[in-house]
Amino acid sequence: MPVAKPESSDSRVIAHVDMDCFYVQVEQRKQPQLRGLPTAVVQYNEWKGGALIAVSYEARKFGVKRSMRGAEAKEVCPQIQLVQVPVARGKADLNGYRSAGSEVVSILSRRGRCERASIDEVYLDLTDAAETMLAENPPQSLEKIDEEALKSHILGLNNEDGSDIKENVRNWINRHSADHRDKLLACGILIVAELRMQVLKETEFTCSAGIAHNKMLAKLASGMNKPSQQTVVPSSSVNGLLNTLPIRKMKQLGGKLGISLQTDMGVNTVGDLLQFPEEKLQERYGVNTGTWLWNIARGISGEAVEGRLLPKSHGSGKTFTGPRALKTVPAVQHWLNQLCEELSERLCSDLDQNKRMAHTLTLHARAYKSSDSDSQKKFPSKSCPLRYGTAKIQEDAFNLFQAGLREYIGFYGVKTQGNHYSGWGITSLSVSASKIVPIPSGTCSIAKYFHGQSTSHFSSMQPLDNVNGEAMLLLPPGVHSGSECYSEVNSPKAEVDFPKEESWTEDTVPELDLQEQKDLSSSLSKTQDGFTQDISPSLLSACLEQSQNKQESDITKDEGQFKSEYNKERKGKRVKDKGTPSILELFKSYNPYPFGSSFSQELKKTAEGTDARLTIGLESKGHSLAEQSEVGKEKPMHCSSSGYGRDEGDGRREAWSYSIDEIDPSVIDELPPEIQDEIKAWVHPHKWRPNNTVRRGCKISHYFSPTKKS
DNA sequence: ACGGATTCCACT
DNA sequence: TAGTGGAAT
Repeated sequence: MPVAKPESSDSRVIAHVDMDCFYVQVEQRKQPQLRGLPTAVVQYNEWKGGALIAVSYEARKFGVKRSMRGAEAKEVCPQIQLVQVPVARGKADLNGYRSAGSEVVSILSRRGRCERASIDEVYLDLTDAAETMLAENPPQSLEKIDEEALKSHILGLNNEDGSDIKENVRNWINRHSADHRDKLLACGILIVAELRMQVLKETEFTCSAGIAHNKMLAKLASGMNKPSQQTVVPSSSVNGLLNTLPIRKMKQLGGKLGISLQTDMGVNTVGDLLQFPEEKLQERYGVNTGTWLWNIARGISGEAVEGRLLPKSHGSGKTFTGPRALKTVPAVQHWLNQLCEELSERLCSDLDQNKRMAHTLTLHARAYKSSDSDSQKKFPSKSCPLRYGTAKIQEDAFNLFQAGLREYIGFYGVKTQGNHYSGWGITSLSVSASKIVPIPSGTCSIAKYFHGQSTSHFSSMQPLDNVNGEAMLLLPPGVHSGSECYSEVNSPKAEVDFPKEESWTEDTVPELDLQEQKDLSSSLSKTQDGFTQDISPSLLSACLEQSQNKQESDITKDEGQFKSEYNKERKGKRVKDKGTPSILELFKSYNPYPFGSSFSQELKKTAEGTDARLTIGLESKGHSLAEQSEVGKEKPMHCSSSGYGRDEGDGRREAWSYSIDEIDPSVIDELPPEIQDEIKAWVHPHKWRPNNTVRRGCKISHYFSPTKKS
């Protein structure tokens, strides 16, 4: 549900950039002879010519629409060029579009904070760039203004007949009488025009953009003049724009909420909302949504542009419509294997290119039950800790499926051991990987990473007898062997029967020293289902070695991808740990350290400088922390949300930053002073939060106050 | 018999 | 937490 983010006198410069019929452009770049022709991208050609998922503007002129079948498109536009989405493993393969999207993001992120909103859309916060330009190089001082900027559409700028539109635009941009906010937008126009030209030059893709004082308005504007144009919303034109705007056109109101607004409240345009007092809206839709509605009616939206260039999850799915529904367990297993293969491959690339690992595997399915009354019943989604390696993902996903299936058919159906039709059919399957966090580098993050993510590392950190035996077993195939990350295939195909519960619980738990078990078993890794995360440090090292070999030269480049990545804090939660193993021990155990140049140097420096103090006893530290935590619940969370932070604003480089509220204060206190300072500097001083969310402000200052932990 | 395939978010 | 539901492209 939408959530209000209050703002007051919002003088940000926000742009929303939207690629024009992106998939079509990607295909046209591959096949330049298609340029300028009516073209559509279609998937699954077998049935009625497949479904259209992207339509070029030339084709739209003929009335070709998305959600048409290929055959229909041919009827209204016989010349239309239909290009199929690439297929891999029997399913649509969108990787080409994903990487094309990344090309664009890497260009658009040059001038300010950039948020990848979807595969073909980004938001930019250009406030700083605009302020700088205004101070150093204001539009008025420019003798020449980009042709592209002059083609901008400025809402509310009346073009009298006979007047030269571009001249009007030029005048608006150069206007001396403009207030500060309009001048900022004028700078935004120039910056965005330049960015769009760079995108075109470097990728051959055109895009459209909206420029305004907040995300909502920028998004609205980007869609107003397409393709390959940009639209500006000066604040003086906001009311006029929203007054007559159909309510359903607003982002978030295209669904049930919008319908309810229309039918229950008689609200047909955003302007209609103005007559309702905030309390009334809250009454009807709850405080958050109510306030949000009240705000958007006035063009107010305080949502920040998150600095996030990479997706937060990866998924691979497929639907099996009608007669193609999957009716046997082996059929499901086959497709799950395909989906998991793709997912694993993408996780591997992500690890490789972005140094991130996912921590949760989720299976979604849709099913029907012909027999029973409650054929409406939803197939439950299930998740578990994600283990790297294709075979492991396949195995886990299959187990998740069977767990879901048992619930879905509700016992008794268990008789039909697998291959027989038992009245159910799977109409869609998907696997996804989420909770993707950067692989930590630097001091406490390492320790925290291991501590939070793995039980097995404790055993492998112990006397050597454990290391070889266990850690090797835990290595996903294809990882420790270096480069064959992608070659991993096939899970055992035999097990079609419902597995006995135990098969994926107890026996996957690595053995722990008794003392360690006592210390940790309650708090680490073991989930309700008895799943165990078995990423060991050796696994981590192996993965990194492998990726480093491949990507060594790319490390610095890749770091750029991480500006501000994962600076988003986890709401109101704070990590509680039971203790932090010595970083030095980790160092000793994993040598040579597999990180790339800058990391390891930083790390070594830190380690040397803090020799004694870094040896933090598990017990004592655990205690002091336990006492400290306000909430009694001893449930350490996974260490999540750390990231490279080359902060756009201050130009800091190659630093890993934790989300503020996840930094374990006692660990920070153990660090050398200069590191402490750096971490404190990572605290982003001001960030607007929704009025409903309890903020961390006081907590943080508490954490960083001079309280002594030891 | 759902336009798919994704991704993200908020709520519980 | 894990799981559900809604929304958007």
